Amino acid sequence: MAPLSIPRLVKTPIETQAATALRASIVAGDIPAGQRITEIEIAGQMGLSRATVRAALHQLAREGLLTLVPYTGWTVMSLSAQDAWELYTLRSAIERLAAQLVAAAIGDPGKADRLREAYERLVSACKRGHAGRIAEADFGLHQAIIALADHRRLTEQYALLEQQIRVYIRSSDALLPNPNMVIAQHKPIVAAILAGDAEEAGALSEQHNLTEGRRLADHLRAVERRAADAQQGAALSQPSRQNRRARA
Amino acid sequence: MAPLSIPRLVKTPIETQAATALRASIVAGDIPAGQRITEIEIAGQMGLSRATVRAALHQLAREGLLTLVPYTGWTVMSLSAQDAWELYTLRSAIERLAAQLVAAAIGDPGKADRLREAYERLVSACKRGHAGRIAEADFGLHQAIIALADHRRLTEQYALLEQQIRVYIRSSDALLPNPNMVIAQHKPIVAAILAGDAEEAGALSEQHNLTEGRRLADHLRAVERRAADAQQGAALSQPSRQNRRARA
DNA sequence: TTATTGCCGATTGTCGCCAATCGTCAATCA
DNA sequence: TGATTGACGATTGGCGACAATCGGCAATAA
Repeated sequence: MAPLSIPRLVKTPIETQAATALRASIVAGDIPAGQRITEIEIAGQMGLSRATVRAALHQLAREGLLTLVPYTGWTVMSLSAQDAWELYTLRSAIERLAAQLVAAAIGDPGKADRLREAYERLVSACKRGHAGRIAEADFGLHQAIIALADHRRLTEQYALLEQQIRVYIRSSDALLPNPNMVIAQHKPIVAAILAGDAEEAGALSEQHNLTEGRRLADHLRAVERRAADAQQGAALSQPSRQNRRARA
Repeated sequence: MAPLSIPRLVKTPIETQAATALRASIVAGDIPAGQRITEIEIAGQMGLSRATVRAALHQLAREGLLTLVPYTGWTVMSLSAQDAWELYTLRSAIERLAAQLVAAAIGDPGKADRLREAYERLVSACKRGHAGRIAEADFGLHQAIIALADHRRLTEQYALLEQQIRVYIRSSDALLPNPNMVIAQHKPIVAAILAGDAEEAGALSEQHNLTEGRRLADHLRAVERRAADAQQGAALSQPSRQNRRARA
């Protein structure tokens, strides 16, 4: 039979859809880091049974976005400086591999174009100067390199890290990007990949992530220290009390 | 109160225990790759409800050990040459990072000793010559390096990869290790880490995994080709039929 | 007054039931 | 005879109910 233009519709289980929706809420910051959530509450809001929501929550826990304390509750993960260090060192190692792979296979039809496109988007975003757009195009370029590596497990692993990094950036009010610096940092990486120089591409990519990560981790460490000092001062007068039931 | 010698017993949900048991069965090869399994069957064998088993199966699916076809069934993953390539390239990138981190922090108390211990175990296993023991000690050394990196996410990620690699090796009847070669490959890595040379340790570790991975992937590719040829010959006379209901 | 113990609400853990969907095979019709 | 369609068994998808466990509070006793 001739292939009519009937779309092949995807059959996504509700529990997967629930996981996707929750993930989006967390990554977007709608559900703040550290927030305590309950299965019943989510089930009620989404119009699903607890068991279904539960499966979705477990999935997000596996992705590192939630933590579950048995018989007690779920909590949206909140990231420490140590977490930031872990995220960026891992990301650096993975992107190094991706950059090497892409550089080695840059001859494949279309690959060079796709990479150039992503880079152009970043450049134009930087010229406009809108911080949010720049960050998004930045993520986009990195993601393009990952996708071009044609490596399923690497792609999945990277997606997990990226989610957590987004949460981290959102929750820590991270430093704004300097447009010119962003371009300067990414340009040589893209150039090395396009030139097919795997060694150089990998090294540059690794270095980029490590410096960026260190910068953010230092920032967060400073924030943590300030918070700890403030807490210490208030600790004697104000008894600590668990922050339960905070959502409307 | 004085800390009496009452053990702090762990409260593990049954679903986690079920996942652990199933994982062990799969990694050990008791449930062969490609095997089709059903929730009802597992639930019956373990004396649990389907919902509980289901949660465990989903966990293993997230770990990459099972695949779920909606409304149809669960299948133990079976690895292709492409999978082997993915596993070893990723492992190489992650172990490189781990080796660098450990080398940079080899001064921490106890670290050098723990590394030396793992290495000694590998050496003595090689001298005995028992293939299974050598492979186990090999995994043990790599695992020790990972653990010494003090990097939670790296450790978790590595555990996932190692599981899959074990399944792969088990299912592909991989080539036996040559005792002398095993020692020769690992000795310089350990030496570089102990010397605190992060750069060298990382490079050696990476190289070790890449060569090992290429060797195994090539082997598997050859097996695949043979299997494809054999299938082609039999395809005309023997109509393909799905292999359902195979367990006793 | 103060430390201990028992109680209670809240939340997750587990279970059995019914619905939705898949692959297969037989019944049907040109 | 051959292709299409309907029906059937098997399996996962989703749900509500009950059990286990947790944290905190109040009753109790020294």
